[in-house]
Amino acid sequence: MDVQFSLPFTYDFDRALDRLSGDPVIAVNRESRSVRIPMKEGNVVTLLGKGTTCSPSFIVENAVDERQQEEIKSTFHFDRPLDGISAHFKGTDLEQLFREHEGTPLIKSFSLYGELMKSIIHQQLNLSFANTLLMRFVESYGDKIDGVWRYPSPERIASLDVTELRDKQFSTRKAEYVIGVSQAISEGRLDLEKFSGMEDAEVTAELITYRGVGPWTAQGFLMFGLGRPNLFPLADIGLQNALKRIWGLDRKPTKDEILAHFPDWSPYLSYAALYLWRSIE
DNA sequence: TGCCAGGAATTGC
DNA sequence: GCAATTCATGGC
Repeated sequence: MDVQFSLPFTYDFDRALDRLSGDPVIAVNRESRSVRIPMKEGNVVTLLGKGTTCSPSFIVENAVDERQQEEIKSTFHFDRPLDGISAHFKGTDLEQLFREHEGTPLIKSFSLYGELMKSIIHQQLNLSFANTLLMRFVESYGDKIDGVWRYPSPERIASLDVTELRDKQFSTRKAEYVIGVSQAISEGRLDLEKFSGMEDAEVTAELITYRGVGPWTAQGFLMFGLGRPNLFPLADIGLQNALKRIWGLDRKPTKDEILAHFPDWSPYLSYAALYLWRSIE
């Protein structure tokens, strides 16, 4: 079933696609302004952008039911306006940043497990190499259905030996992290789905008990996996560099210098982080 | 070539 | 408890 709808607020779909294009796993087509989304139920939904930033409209193709359509709307931030968030930053030091990236949504990843694996794989690696490793991970153990890659099952990764991932240029530690977390999920000790009903702090507290998952990874999971609006990974080198540039410093800002701005930016820290990342990409 | 990268675990005091 | 160190590998 296909459905067409429009949004009553500013939404820049081209910028959304821009960011999605940075993820090698996601099937973005810039020419047709579309993205193909592998759904948990096995089908692939196509989302097409039709309108303009000021008058955005979309077509959702091939959703199996209304619930899937609603999930797409939630995933792509169609269910809540961006204007109020942008307005919140008027008068702050990030006002100009929010003007430059007006209408850029915080899009949730299509798979909670995939987001966690991606986050671990990206730890402490330059984006270029991290994306190479990520794509190698997906192409080796995931499935390509209707031309769209989907992340492997936790069970598949849980069964791997460290040496297999080492052969694909994972470090020993990174291989241990990825396999260990996958084992926890496949054995039922770790349930990612239940986190959607929990507070940020509770989710973080539980996630960081797993080896290889620290604060940065937990915060990324909350932000991009669950779409939570108020996280800012202090440990992130990219954010530190972005703030260094915006604030005109000759060094990276300290943790306390960043923390001092949290009262101004809350409760939308995630959007500040997202736009700061965009500013250096 | 050496430092760095959208960190985390481990060690040392 | 907190900081310094180690881990690993490609990118630039």
